[in-house]
Amino acid sequence: MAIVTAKAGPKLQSVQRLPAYLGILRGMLAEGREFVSTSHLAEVLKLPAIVIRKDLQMTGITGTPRVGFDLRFLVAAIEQFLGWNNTKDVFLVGVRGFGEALLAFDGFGTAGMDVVAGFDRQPELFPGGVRGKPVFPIARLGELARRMHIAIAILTVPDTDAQETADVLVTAGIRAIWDFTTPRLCLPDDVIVQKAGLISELAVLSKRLRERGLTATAEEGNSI
Amino acid sequence: MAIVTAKAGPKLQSVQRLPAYLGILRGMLAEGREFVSTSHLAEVLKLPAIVIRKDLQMTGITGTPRVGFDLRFLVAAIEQFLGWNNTKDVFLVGVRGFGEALLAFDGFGTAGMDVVAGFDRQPELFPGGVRGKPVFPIARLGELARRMHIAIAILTVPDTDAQETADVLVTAGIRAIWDFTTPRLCLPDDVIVQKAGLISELAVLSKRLRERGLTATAEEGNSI
DNA sequence: AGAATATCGAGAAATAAATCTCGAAACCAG
DNA sequence: CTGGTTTCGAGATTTATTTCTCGATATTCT
Repeated sequence: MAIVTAKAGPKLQSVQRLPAYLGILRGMLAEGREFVSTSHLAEVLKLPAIVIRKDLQMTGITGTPRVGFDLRFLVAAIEQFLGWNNTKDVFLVGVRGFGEALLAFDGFGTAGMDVVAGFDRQPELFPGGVRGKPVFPIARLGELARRMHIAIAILTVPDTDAQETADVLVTAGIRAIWDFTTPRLCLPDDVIVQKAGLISELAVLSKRLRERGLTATAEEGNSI
Repeated sequence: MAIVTAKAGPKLQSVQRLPAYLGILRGMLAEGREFVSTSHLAEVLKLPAIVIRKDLQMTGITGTPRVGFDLRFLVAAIEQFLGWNNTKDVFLVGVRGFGEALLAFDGFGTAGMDVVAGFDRQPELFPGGVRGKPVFPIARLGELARRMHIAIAILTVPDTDAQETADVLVTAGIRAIWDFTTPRLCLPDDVIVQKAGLISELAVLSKRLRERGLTATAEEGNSI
């Protein structure tokens, strides 16, 4: 049985580092700076310069020796590479718990993403919306997605509803899902599913803690 | 200049997959199942069986041919490997916005983590606490961390306060930080800093979208 | 009891990623 | 105008990770 393992594009880690570069570079641009060298970036980011240079090569931009990169071009190149140059409206499905957390998150703007509406099984529980965003019943998702030309959804429903809701999203025309549920979704190959790694990150953190012997278990007598 | 690149332990990806296994396995255990084979897990998880077998080898557990793994031992082995077998109390610093929502997130329990208190620059804004958790001034963090034997903190303050707050955490005795801010923190080597990768994941998602030509930009006339 | 089959475990091969090395190009100083 | 210095860019090397192959072992069926 040949299970396709969702080939993880080229240089996953490099792509993941780009947003950090972008943040710094945007700041420099705002300060009126015009050029930046990878060696300078390396100091600010505390990363080896060679890593940064290789990462930037990926975006196709080219610098000039002894001068560095033109900041404006560099920022534009990264933004275009990531597709963060034009804003994408997205839906968020499941507004309780972690979904609400994401509605409150204001960091999507820098990534060219705007959460425009929430959806829930019981929208009547949120008559005034959540965090300033309107909440609709999931039944209306297809209609609204078509009308608003929305192709991306953030999935934050309980694990038990994950597959069922994902199916609804796909029939509603959603082409990419940022999935915060734990089960692995079964969807057509042409739908992009990006698993959120919050719990995975916790696993790495826990493991590193254990490796250093910092068990730090909750002990007796630790009442506030 | 030799910048240490925070060596990412052995088999990062394997560690990241373990929580998914654990979720499934716990469910099977609850259903009364006693044994499970990697081939069966592979079907459920839609992953190649060889991947799962190698990942499990990491935990040190051993299965028996033709039978599979003893579910109870397997779950226990993964939990111990990740350090999720005993609950760790943690603090959350910065209770507005995303921090507030994380306080409401109930998914930490499965990872052996319990957020017991919040801290904020202006705790007086939250007299009754937030989401059932008390909120203290950051000045009291050291005292409480000592008394409650707490070594882990979740950092969800605004980016501008990130470094300063992190320094406070370290002097307060915190040894591990799950960092949701964007700047790169400068801390002693013996403090574990785990960057939350929300934005990095968005980068990967955006990149995959762009590769498939799904620009899906916000177009005119998409009012709700 | 003996053959067939499913499954594990360990080492080897293949693949991908990170890092190093060196030649070339641009600025600066004299 | 020439030599020194900084920085880029491309290929090569090293390292890490994933995937494959094969022998061993326990169950099941005849």
